Amino acid sequence: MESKVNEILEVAEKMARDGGYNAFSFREIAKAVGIKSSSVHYHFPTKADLGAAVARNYTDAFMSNLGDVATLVKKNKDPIKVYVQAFERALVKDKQMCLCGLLGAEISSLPEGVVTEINTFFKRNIEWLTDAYREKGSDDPGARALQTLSLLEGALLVSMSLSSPKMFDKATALILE
Amino acid sequence: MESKVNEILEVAEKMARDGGYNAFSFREIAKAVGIKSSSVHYHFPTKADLGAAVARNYTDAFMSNLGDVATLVKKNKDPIKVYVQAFERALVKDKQMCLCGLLGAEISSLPEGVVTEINTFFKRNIEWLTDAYREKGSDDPGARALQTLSLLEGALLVSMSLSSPKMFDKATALILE
DNA sequence: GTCTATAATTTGATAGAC
DNA sequence: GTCTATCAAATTATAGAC
Repeated sequence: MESKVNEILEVAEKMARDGGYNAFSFREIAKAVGIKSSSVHYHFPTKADLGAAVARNYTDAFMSNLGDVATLVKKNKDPIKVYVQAFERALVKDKQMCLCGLLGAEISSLPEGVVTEINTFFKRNIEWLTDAYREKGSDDPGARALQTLSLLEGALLVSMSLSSPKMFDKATALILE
Repeated sequence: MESKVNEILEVAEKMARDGGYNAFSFREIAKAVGIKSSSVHYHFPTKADLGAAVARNYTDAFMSNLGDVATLVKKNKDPIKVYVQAFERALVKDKQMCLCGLLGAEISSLPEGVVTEINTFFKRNIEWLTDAYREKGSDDPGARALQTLSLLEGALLVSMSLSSPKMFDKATALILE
């Protein structure tokens, strides 16, 4: 069995990936993990604290799942292919948005601590992709990284909205050319 | 002076484009337009009604601002350039998300009537872009339309998140090649 | 169309016992 | 760490007067 903190983070992430920052509450989380809301407050004093922790947790898991660019290259795996598959998993397996994509869309209304974590997610992803494109010998790795990240976040958003996984493949096909 | 209904829709749209479906409330809207919340309910009985109306209003204004593909071509204007500029305006002038991009990210938690309107927004935009690319003689106009729409929604999301309008231009540069 | 008044529910948060 | 109890505020929504 996991620690209660991890259970809270997991449940909160699932709720947030459906409807954003206002889609998870102390009471709903507490009910889901079998404790009281005051106990959730014990672990995360304010909602901003909880929101920031959820985003940080998501980012760490996401990057750790990707693995290291250099390691992937050594194993003869295409990092870009691996990256696209990470987004495809959100759509097909989880059937949920990218947490930081959704919270990023709501950024103007979020507390400072959460904003910082969303920024970190995007910065780390742009770095990772820039490395990957540099490794491939691209002309402008930084620009390519931004294009790929944007296209994937957007394709996930559009295909989730229209409940059409096929659209995701169509929209992202040119990344894998 | 505008009608009260239009004032309500305008104010609600602005709020929703900052933080999504939960970022506007009957009371806040009422305060902003100088009436009471029960009067807002008179015009829009439920929040789902209001949300759907805001989305429909946004879509109509967005498409009407784009204009007709055939007309643009006749005026020697590149429809794709016009389309990119529509998204750039959201970022630079409004400094806000695309309403339907934001609500699309929250789609799993929204009431049915709102979902329908978000779907309409995306379908109409894909149609418009498909027309534009067909006019240009593209190989696969439908796929190109999806790519452009996704890239723009994603680029807007990412550059809003990182408060970096420059990233938007970098990410969307390849659309205009 | 707009108002007052109010109901029912949910929310984030705290005090204090165990 | 978790509980009970509670608070103040905000939310959607309705009834009925003007």
